[in-house]
Amino acid sequence: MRDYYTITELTREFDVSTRTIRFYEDEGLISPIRRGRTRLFRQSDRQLLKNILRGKRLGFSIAEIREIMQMYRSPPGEAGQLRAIVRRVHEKREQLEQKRRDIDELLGELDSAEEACLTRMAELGVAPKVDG
Amino acid sequence: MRDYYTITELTREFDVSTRTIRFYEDEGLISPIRRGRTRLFRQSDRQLLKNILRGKRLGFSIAEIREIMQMYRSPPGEAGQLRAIVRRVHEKREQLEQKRRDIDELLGELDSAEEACLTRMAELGVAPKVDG
DNA sequence: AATCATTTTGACTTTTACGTCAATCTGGCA
DNA sequence: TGCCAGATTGACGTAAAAGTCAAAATGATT
Repeated sequence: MRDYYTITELTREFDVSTRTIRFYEDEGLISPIRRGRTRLFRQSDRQLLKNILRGKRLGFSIAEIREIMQMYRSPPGEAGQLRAIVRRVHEKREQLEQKRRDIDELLGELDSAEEACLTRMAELGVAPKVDG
Repeated sequence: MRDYYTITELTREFDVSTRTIRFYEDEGLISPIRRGRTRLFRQSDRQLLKNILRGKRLGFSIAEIREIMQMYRSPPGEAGQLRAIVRRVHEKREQLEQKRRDIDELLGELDSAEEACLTRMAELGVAPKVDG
């Protein structure tokens, strides 16, 4: 476990550009500390970046990712706000469950597509690719 | 089962704009037939639209959606092309499985977030919301 | 201390996926 | 046949999410 990461270390680890990371900082999603001017990313910053990229893979916008990340923050003291968070958690959960259904459907169709290809290859007397 | 749908019927059913549907047509993802100038959408067109929107929900770009839809087409006759499709099916499958892991992780974190809220509410003596 | 590679900042540009608006064109019906 | 709601086309506009480039600052190294 390292203490700090430089920006380029993170760009290499996660295959994103420095511009992207700085953009997320501008958007308030990460707040690396500074030594002089240079950014130093702590474990927590690295983890946040990881979470952001996960959100991106799932097709969430920056605004949505920001909203999700706010749910993780330590719960506020006001009842209305707490209830609001719980409500948003439920909404996100539904969205995620929809996405999961979408994935399962799509996976099923990919299976069919592959099978059709393999069938066609068999008809042509073509050997299917073996890995290795 | 209807024979044809008008564009506005589809905009209502799927909550998208006519502009969006026309955009997908421009991109070659749908090809409704025409009566004069007006578009008529068959069941198959409606199904394609459904698939496109599913892809969007999963965060795929138009280009990716186009690629996915090409995998569904009736398999070509050339061995190299067949193998290429099979390869791309595998790639997509991996992406989808990654997304599924992402979803499961995120769902887990949402559970924690909700629990933290409920705990906090209990501390405050606030009644959790009951549906109904 | 000079140099060289990084980093930062700021500004401008680009791509994607549509939104918006105006003008034209129908198809159906009173 | 005249009208009108709905559809089409084309052009331009825009928000999001970065990409790109230049200039200045910094840090490490010889």
